[in-house]
Amino acid sequence: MPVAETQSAKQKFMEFLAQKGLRITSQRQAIIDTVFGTDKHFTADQLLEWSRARDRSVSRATVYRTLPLLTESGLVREMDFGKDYKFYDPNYAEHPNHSHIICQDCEKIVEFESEKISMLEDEISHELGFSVATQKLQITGTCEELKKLGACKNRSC
Amino acid sequence: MPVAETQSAKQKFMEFLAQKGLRITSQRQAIIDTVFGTDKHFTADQLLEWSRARDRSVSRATVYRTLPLLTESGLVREMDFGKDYKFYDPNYAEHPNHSHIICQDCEKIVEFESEKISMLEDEISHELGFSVATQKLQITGTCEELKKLGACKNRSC
DNA sequence: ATCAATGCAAATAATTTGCAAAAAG
DNA sequence: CTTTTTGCAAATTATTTGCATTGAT
Repeated sequence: MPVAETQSAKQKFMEFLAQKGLRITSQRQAIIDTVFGTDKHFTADQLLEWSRARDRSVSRATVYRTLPLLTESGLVREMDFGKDYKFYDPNYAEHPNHSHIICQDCEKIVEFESEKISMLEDEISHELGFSVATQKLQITGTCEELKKLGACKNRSC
Repeated sequence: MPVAETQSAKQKFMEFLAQKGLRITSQRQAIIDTVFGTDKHFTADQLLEWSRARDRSVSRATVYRTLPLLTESGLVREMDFGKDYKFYDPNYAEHPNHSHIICQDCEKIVEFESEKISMLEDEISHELGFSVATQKLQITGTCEELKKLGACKNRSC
């Protein structure tokens, strides 16, 4: 996670807040630093825990109130991987069109980008009378290791 | 929704139940008839309502207990369209690789299939060391009508 | 008979919200 | 000062579950 890009996403979000007349409190700062200081997917619960490591005064309510702001800004996206809780992906600032491939065995998630798929999406959407705003592609699969060894070792997937 | 195919999905699910040693009760029958008698997406709540129209004795608990069986069979897929409740799509029996495009304005959902995208997904997944099990693609967009008229009339999207 | 399946009502758990106190500008 | 933001605890809501009873085979 290059520092320059990370800071830029953070900057963008702080501008987003400013534009809405919203304040940058110490709690929000801790949450923002956490979100844009990682490239990992996280849950609301994890975000609370990690933010609290920076600022003990962050509450669950504030996390849940900040999450919609993050998604509204477009810099973070809510993801459903079939669990009871939602995941949040902070990598949309740098890679707005990336997709996910999820290992059925170890549940590890790999991100990838495909220019070709994006173009096809544009093309098909246009044929259907739409212009694309966002795309979300999730592939579920098994890794080679799983097929060969009967279980994947959490290495390649 | 061609009757032959619809019945075949229903048959498949009843075989699935039989194979697991599960019984076909009147309540399950009503739910199954409902699910495979439509090509519309539905919520748990809608499924309850529609099933009750066929058999008044269907309870919410039975609907919630049957839904996992339907998804486990692969004939119905759970979908997250960003709402608080889940949607279920009964069209995976006939079109296992279809995708969705969602109008941001009227929220109507159009389904489409793309052989080209499927092939790219296979190709990329293989490069990453995976073989594809399932795929889920959601495109969010605005329809032409929306852009021209400022609002879409719920006709083309 | 036997064991799975049901309805009911209570439980669960993630997320949301009202409110009085605290902090930002 | 004024307005937003906070933490807390209570509320909300989709979904799940325990249990005594019913029904399929």
